[in-house]
Amino acid sequence: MMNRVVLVGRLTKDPDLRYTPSGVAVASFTLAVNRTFTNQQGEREADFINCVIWRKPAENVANFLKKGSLAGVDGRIQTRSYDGQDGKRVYVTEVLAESVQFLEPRNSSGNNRSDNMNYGAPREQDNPFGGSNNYQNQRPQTNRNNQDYTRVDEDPFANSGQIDISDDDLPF
Amino acid sequence: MMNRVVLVGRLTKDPDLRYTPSGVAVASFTLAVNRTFTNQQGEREADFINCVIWRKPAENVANFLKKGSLAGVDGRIQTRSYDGQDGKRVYVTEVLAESVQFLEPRNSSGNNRSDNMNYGAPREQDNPFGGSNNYQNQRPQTNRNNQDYTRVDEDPFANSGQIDISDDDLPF
Amino acid sequence: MMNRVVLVGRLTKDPDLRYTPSGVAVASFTLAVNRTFTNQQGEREADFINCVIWRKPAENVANFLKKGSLAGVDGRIQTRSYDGQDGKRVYVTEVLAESVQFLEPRNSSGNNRSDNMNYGAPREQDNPFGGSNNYQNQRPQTNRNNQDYTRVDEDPFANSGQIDISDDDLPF
Amino acid sequence: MMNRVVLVGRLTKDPDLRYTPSGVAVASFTLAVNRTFTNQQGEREADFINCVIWRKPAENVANFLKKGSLAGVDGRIQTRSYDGQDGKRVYVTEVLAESVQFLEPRNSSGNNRSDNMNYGAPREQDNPFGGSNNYQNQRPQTNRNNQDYTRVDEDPFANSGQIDISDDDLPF
DNA sequence: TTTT
DNA sequence: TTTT
Repeated sequence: MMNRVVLVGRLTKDPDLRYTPSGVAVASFTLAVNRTFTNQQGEREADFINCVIWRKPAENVANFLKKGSLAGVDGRIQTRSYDGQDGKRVYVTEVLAESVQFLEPRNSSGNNRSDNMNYGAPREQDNPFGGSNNYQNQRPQTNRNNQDYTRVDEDPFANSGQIDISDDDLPF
Repeated sequence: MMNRVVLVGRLTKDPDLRYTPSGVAVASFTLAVNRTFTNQQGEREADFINCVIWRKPAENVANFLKKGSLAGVDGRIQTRSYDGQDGKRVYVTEVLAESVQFLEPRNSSGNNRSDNMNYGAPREQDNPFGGSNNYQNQRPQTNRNNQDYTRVDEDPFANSGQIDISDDDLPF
Repeated sequence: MMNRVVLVGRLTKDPDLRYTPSGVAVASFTLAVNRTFTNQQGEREADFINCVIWRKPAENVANFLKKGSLAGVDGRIQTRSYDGQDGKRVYVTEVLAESVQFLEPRNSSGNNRSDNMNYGAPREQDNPFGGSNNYQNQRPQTNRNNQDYTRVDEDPFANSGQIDISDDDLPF
Repeated sequence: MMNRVVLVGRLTKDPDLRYTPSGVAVASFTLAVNRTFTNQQGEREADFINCVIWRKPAENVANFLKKGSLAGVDGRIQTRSYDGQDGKRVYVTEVLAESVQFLEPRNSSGNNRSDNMNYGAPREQDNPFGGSNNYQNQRPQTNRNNQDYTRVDEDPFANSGQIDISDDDLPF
């Protein structure tokens, strides 16, 4: 009925970009969000929050954010489950990002483009059914590290504990 | 750096109230938040989001909310980990509620008191060090179902998969 | 760069539905949001927050909410200005609702349809350019009070202090 | 009942720090929050959102933020009214910040201290009744521009259109 | 399994 | 009355 999350933190690693069998892009990344208070031992801790973003913004995230980047996320909490390798059900709570905001100053790391662009915003590209956007088998033009992105039928999310990603996981 | 969550949904069960060894109250509950869109099969799904709240508001939650209650939560996402019974580390993502809003109409279920009271708000009772409030070993005056609340040294969170709760888990 | 608002409160009046010259629906309403704390005199006060919503959700709001309805709003803060009748510029801060959640129990007032429907959600109807939706000159099928809705060239927002509304006010 | 705002944007001017007659600090500032979409003319616009923060965090804001600083605000919307100089009531909608996050990189402007400190967080200093904090007549130790801060009985908010600020305006 |  |  209402479900809203806003985060600002730093990526713990480079984002991970995958494609579903039908060619839809998904990026996943973890945000380290430092707490504003200290624990009983006087240490400042952080929450490590897993985030997922789909379609064009996923490719923007993969192209413009990297380990250590300061980013803002606006989205919602999503829970899902899948069968773990040991046979029992694994429950996941993560943030489905609807937009990701790049908060690094423009000249901070050199390989980033314009400042403060919002990666989920233009409503029509965000819309799965809108316009003429077809992400099927599409490859990003710009690619930070030139790797060949894994397609999901070639074992996506292998190292993130999720065995299989399908088009059924699409948020809308 | 920034971490904010707002949810409105219904409790999937009665809230679960525990006490730490030093007597601090903790309530946990799960909110079912219906999605506003349907999946590929045209079904409306829900996210099941685990929430935790501490101190006096925890007791209010235990006393005034029950399975099916419509409630709003304002808080933040918290991640933590503990050693599972099988020896490997379990990672948990949940919402630390800072305030819980009761959204049921006053006359809906009969045993609820005033409408729309906010359970975390009065800052001074919320403050662990503030004023003369001492929740240590305190028992709620009103008690919906008159059970004798488990103290944590008597196996708290036993059925929720967490073996041990300590005062170190206090959010501030 | 980031701008997110979540509110739950009650409508102070029936919502006000207008149409731009090109036929786009706009509803405006005020939410009374009770504060969770009391002032120096021990009184509980409220904030009265003006909200605006466009297109199909505007018509849903007009059809399903009325004075006193409990509603949730997810949106963003918008500022705008116009020339007042006394010649000087008037500055307005209001909430642009992206979705409105009806939180009244289903049987509470009789003339409401299903419970907890979300009025802004289905992304494709929300999209101004999406699909085959054309709201131009469209009239709501269901109409709570059967009035003939004012079109904006017939002096819309006359009683709300804004002299003129145009298609330029569309949020996207 | 629920009222939550999260913003990230840039200060349009240096923050304005005042004191109530009883010595409580208040800072006000405007955040320019760029929209993520463009208007009909293809221009990217911004919302200019007035924010207010009280007590110790107000002094931190005054000391560490200035025109152009990137900042995050977590708070709520507040409405209030006062009698304008022309005799008629003026209605104000603004954001009451509960915490302000400094998002500028540490070495960006030279005169800022540590990175990403949160200015409203430590709950006990935030609490008006908590601990031994007494802001009465207190002057900030660090002062960016060494001006002598106006006290409110010496015409505070004179240039912001509000004639008088009193301790009754304290949010809690 | 974590970021500055 | 607006910021990068």
